[in-house]
Amino acid sequence: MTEPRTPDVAATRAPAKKHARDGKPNATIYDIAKVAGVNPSTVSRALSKPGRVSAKTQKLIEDAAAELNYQVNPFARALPTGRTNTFGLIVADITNPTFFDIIRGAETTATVRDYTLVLAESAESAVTELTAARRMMATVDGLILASPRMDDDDIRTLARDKPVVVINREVDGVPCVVPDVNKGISEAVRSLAANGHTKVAFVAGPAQSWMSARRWEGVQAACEWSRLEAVRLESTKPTVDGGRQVARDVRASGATAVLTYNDLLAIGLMQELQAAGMVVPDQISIVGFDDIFGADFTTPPLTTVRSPLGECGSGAATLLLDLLHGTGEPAATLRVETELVLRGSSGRLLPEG
Amino acid sequence: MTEPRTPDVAATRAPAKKHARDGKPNATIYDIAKVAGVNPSTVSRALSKPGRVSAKTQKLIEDAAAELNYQVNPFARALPTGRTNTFGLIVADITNPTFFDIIRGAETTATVRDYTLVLAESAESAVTELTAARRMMATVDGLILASPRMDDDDIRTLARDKPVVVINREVDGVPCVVPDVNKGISEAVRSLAANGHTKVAFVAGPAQSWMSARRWEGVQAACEWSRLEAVRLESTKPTVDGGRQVARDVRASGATAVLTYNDLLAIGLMQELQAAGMVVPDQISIVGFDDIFGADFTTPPLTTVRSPLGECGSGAATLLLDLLHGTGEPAATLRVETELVLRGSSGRLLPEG
DNA sequence: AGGCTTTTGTCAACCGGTTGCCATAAATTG
DNA sequence: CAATTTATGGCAACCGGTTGACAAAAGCCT
Repeated sequence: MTEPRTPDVAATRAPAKKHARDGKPNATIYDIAKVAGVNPSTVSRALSKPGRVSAKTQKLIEDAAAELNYQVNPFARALPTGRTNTFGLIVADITNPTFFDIIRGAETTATVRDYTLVLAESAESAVTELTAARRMMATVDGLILASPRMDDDDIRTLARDKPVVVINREVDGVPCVVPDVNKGISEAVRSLAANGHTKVAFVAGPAQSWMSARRWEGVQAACEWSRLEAVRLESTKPTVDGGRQVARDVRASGATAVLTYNDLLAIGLMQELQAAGMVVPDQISIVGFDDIFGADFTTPPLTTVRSPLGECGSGAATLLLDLLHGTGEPAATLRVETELVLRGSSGRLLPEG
Repeated sequence: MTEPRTPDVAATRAPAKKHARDGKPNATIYDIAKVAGVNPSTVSRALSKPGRVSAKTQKLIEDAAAELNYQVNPFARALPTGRTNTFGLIVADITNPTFFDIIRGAETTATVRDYTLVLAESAESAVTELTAARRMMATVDGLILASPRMDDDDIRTLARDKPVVVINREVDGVPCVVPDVNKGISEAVRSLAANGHTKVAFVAGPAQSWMSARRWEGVQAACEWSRLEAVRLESTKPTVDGGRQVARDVRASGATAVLTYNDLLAIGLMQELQAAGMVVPDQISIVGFDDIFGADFTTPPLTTVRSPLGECGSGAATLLLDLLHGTGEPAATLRVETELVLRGSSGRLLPEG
């Protein structure tokens, strides 16, 4: 080594910035340029515009970069370009297991494509959600909204600024990933019909939930097809507790089989019915939706219409990344299949004993 | 030709940067300066250095900012300062419910303090974890490692660069948040002793798990104090499946009460034992750790030693934020209490029938 | 009033990449 | 071999804030 980087001034300067607490400052393209004997702009091109510089210089620069252990400064890059290699995911409730797999799916896909996932929670509030979304917009390249609570119009407004993908809801003009409930529901209802049930109750979710409406429609249609009677009951909230509270109405309805908006409701409902002495599935069949973590912890384990949540998350991420790099695709809705997961909470109705 | 660059071209400019797709470009401090009739640097100070400018100018600038709907550009700020108002959280497994509440706790605290949470998963691998951590280091102000798998030394190395807080493990010289297992464990063991149990098995977690070691120590100590016999069994992995697999060993051990490294093991174990015809808790008592989501879905619901996971998450975030702003605090370990949550899976041992 | 300290605002140099424009060198063509 | 096109590298402006140095203005004191 002929010269030790920078004379003796080097020892004095460097207040304490990029190299947070100790260590040497991170290498910059200027350092590389010096080592490789070229202009910084050439370094920039070599590192980000493939083919723009000659193979010889390319190699020279890459070697220097490797030697200096160079890493781009994401902020410096983001400033002029606006690109951040980051995208946001907003979920209604981090502790709702429905979102676990969505988060994981999105995170995994992001990491593979060299993106970073930024997470925010809306606490089930439309305004919090919009605030979080707005704040994120400034720092991400795109946004995924999982089961958003805000208005269609707000979503479209956001989508005009940066690519947005919606999960579990369909919004005109915005790319969406939605489970197609029909297959799973018809399997479920056919199974119930085959087991001798004639009256089915559906416990609905939140009034503003797009998904709840779809599921109710699906249940109605499938029941009609199988010539079963379908009744709709309302729940107070889509949680275990809400499930407990709706148990009274379920018994009063006279239905022998229940489908609930989601698994949490089903679990709460089953707990309450069992506590009241009813036997599942001998006296009543219970079917949930989603197949969340823990759905098989119950006794009997919960029959449920599974949505491939992980797939939704990774599908949304893929859609988003394609949108970001892609050729300005048509932004179609991505539909993923649902299927019945038959476990112990549904089955043949036993004659009154 | 004084300046060739951009005369009237200006009208044409604005390719499509900061104002991503449409709309007006975001306001900058230069715009504010123009409106308020001051220098941009004054604007900068007014907006970030309280007290540095006169009340009069302050108001002038704030009004202009409000009028223009100004929002700082995080990248422009990060570039010279290195501060990003962001911190990272790395968890071993996003779908492991243990982390759900940790994530939520951290996210909530972050949002309240006006920070953004960036999430990454290590897929239970020490190298993936270190890679993720390194990558994050460049873009965050600090890092939280939840149940990290990497070496103490790697953690300390990271901690030399930027503030790092560790959850669920103690690392010398690094601030940590750990549940203090003793209270919960002694409650659990006392309860078992009171119910006539004399031999207790502990199903251990991963060999490298710091927490597993602490829990085994706690169980040993508590059993000694209550004059119970304690045996240790190994599990293949800390999941429901691992719990099923260890059931054989549990039966062979002759213990009438089992504590498992975590709730997932307990749930799997209970499922397997029940499938083999054993009655819980009449023939065997089962106690888990953590009180994860779903621990009360089982029949009987799981007795468990609860760790306040949400508190761990928010505590770690608070510690980190204090570290970032604070006066260079001593970085002590934060201990949070555990407690026994008595449910149905543990109780009095029935005499053999 | 003159001298001295304290406020307050301005100037200009950064932070570290990106990119349009231009000049030169190299390659292609007539 | 001159003329023209193309490949390549350099120059310098720019993204939008931050901050040290400094000067003008204002306040304070005797």
